[in-house]
Amino acid sequence: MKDYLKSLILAALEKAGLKTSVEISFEKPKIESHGDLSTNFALLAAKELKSKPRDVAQKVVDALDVDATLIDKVDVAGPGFINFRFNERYFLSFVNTVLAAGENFGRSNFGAGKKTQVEFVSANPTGPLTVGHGRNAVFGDTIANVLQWTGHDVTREYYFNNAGRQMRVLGNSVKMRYREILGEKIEFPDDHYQGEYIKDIARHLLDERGTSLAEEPAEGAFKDRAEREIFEDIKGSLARLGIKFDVFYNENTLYETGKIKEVIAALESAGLTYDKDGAKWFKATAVGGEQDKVIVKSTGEPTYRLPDIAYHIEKFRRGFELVVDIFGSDHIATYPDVLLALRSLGYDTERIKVLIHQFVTIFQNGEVVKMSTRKANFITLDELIDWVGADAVRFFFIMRNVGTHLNFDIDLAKKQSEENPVFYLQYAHARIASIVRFAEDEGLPVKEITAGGGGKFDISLLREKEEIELSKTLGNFPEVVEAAASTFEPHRIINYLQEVAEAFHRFYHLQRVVIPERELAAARLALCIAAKAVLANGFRILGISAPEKM
RNA sequence: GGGCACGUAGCUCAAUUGGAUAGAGCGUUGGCCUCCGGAGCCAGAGGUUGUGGGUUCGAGUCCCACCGUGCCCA
Repeated sequence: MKDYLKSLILAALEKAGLKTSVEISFEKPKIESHGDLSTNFALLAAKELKSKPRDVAQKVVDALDVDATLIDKVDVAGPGFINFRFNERYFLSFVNTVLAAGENFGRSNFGAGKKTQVEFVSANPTGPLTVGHGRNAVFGDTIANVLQWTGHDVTREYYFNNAGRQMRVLGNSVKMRYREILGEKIEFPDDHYQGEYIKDIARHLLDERGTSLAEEPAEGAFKDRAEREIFEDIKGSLARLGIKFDVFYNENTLYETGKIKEVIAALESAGLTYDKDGAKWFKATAVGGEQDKVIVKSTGEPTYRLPDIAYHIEKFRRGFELVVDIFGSDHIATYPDVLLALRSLGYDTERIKVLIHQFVTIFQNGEVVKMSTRKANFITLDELIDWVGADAVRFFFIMRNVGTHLNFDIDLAKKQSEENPVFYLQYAHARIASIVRFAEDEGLPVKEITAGGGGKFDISLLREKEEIELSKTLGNFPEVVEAAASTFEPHRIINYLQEVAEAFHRFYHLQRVVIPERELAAARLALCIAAKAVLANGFRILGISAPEKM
């Protein structure tokens, strides 16, 4: 439609003898009386054409040659907007489009098969996933879904590190609990992992291996067992939310295959390193950075930057054309160095999209719960799912823009689980399902319409305002999905589905579907089935269920 | 102290990337079930978009300063 209007306007400009370099774009006006699509190009071109915006707009409109079967009205409004109002038939045609595409309505080839990696969660296996990880997990998975729907070839990847100090402390924590169970009096250190899950792991070891491990090194059986068990736990939590990864990438690989050394060598040969105070530095200031950064400490241990750089080089080497990294705001300061190093080594960092989400603040009993994995003072993702259900967890985390600080009131979430916003959408779906069942009992051609229409209804019988509004809303779905993909903002889909549900409920209250007039009933049924399909497709992207009954 | 984000209705958040009269849910006030699901619908109240400047036809959105919150670094 936009392309069509653009060609109309270009033709009109030529006819009117006007020339402008302004790009013609359209948007949907917020206010209904302003039409269905609007362009502001006359406002932008006025200066160049040395005349008033309204005059430019009027000249173009006068020269416009519109197709009356598509467009009802064109007018100049406000400071110089040109507003187009479409024909009702155009809006109603969406019902056929939706039914024909069915489960695929909303998919597009926007991504053109681009090989894409979404890296998210990436929590080290030191403890169960917390509510904070939940936001990352749900957001990442939904981004991946949206990108798949828009034609990207997506790999979901989880990056983890099972070496290093954190993991040594983890192994030792388990060992101390193990010995404690054996009757030894243990002074458990403050900087060790305090959680109850550590004791569970120790008990499991005791059950399976007996008391023989008391003299084993913490980094052996204890660490291994802890890592394995915690990873299983993490995967289980993710599975409850419907999240599955294609690749788990171990940081160790980067050391074992010499990738870390290669990065150092590459930076050295680019003249971007120097030694100072026994450490090796990256000369970030030479390539536009604020200050130089240590990449290898005086102890010989690399800082986090080095493996991060190596990992991203690997991502490029593996052929990803788009790399999406999803981090919490605690990583906000670290990625610019990594991007800078990559750029200075000749990699195209435009392909890397770093998405930062703000933290989740948990309220319980009206107070902020400070969370720390080590102190075990946290609410796990599993607990949250137990309380409010997987659908509500996913919905809550996607509902709001990730840039905002998110307050999650546990008591409220529990209490409101019956009147949660997610139910409003699911209710609309279940309600349509119920109507469809009823219509089938009444002998209406449900199967044929669901299968794509098959000439079983005449959409032009729909004349009511609510019917046209609903159909119009349904037609917007593909561009909403595309917008969610191009901005990496899946919450747009929720806002949109809210509109669909609203439009449906309003239609439902004013127009009865299953009525004696079979022809009109069939047309309304088609509208309902199309609405159900759009809701279901939206739910699939969001990863929430589409209930037939509630 | 420095860096990065965020401040919108009582609360949780939107706002088509600079557009016309800032919108939803929860809560609140008042209506609506002889009929396909009332977990719904309709109407009302609720705002100086943290504050003050600037950019332009036009600012919640962009720039600067300040205040507040969060995260990171020292």
